[in-house]
Amino acid sequence: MSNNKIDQEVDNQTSDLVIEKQVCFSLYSAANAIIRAYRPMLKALDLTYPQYLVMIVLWNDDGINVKELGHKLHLDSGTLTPLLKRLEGKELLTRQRGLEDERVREIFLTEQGIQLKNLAETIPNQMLCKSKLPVEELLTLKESCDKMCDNLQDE
Amino acid sequence: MSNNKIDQEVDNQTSDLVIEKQVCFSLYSAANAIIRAYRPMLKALDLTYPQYLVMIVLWNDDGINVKELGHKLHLDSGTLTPLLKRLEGKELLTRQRGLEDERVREIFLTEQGIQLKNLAETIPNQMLCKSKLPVEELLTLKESCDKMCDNLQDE
DNA sequence: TAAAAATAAATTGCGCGCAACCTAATTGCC
DNA sequence: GGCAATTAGGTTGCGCGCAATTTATTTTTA
Repeated sequence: MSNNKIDQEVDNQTSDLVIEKQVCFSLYSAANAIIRAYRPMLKALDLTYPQYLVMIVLWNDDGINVKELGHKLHLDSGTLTPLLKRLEGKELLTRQRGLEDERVREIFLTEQGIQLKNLAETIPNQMLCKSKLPVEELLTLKESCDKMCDNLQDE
Repeated sequence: MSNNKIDQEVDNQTSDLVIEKQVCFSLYSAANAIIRAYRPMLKALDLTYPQYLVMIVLWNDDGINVKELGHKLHLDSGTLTPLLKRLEGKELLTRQRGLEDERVREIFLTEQGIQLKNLAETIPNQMLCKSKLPVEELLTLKESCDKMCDNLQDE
């Protein structure tokens, strides 16, 4: 009789390389699940989740430029430029060169872009229901995610 | 004098469509930050983060098939098939047809794939340090993410 | 047992994320 | 003023994630 089984068990207790133990994997899977859950709701607005995030920023900060937008969403121009072009193609926004600094692109909502907010108002609450988690737990979760994000940033 | 400022502030208190309030955005950003943080560590193993996840599963469950792997990682064949082909190209694994059921693909580590685990052993602890969060908080975070994932799943 | 249904994996196509690189405009410094 | 350094944004290329569809195999059922 070999003692492989026992050796393996001992090994698994020692090693952290087990998928079920990985906090990062849980976070990664939850993020994927969230984007998946948003999809049917956002289909009505013809938006992807990252596009929806951009629209949220613009609804509160119309005229923001690409750098500031990237800072708020933790995304770079390699992601944002094509995404913004797609939203421009849907006529939700326009991308205008800064008057005082020609390097800057300022993003302005069109009337259609402004109006889309009406269709989006119910989404946060729908998502809250889908998560089936108490608000208090969600706030704690958010705090930890924000800290994680900040801590991984400055290296 | 217009009362635009006041109107806006009242509006923002009412509406949840503000990026800073969005739990989902925090989770999404944290997940992106995590993958970004893994990248320099995984470069030494010539793996992406999703490839690393597949390897972790295989190190503990060699011979697993695509369906079971997809179930563990919450990913489908559209993601896994090309990813597994890339790992096969790196000669870390082989993809063999099941003997009793020809539809099934069973994934087996090569000697090289098995040996790669040695280089990976230090990664979980490195990541723990980078996060700068107490283990207790990380465990709570993981619990919430797992619940979120489960709750969004069954709809 | 032959046709229908179910199942496992593969394929196609699109939109991210991001590294690496490039371009154009602005700022700093002598 | 002129040239180097910096800055903002754009481009290219690759690897996911996933919806939608297809192919091949197995199971069910009439």
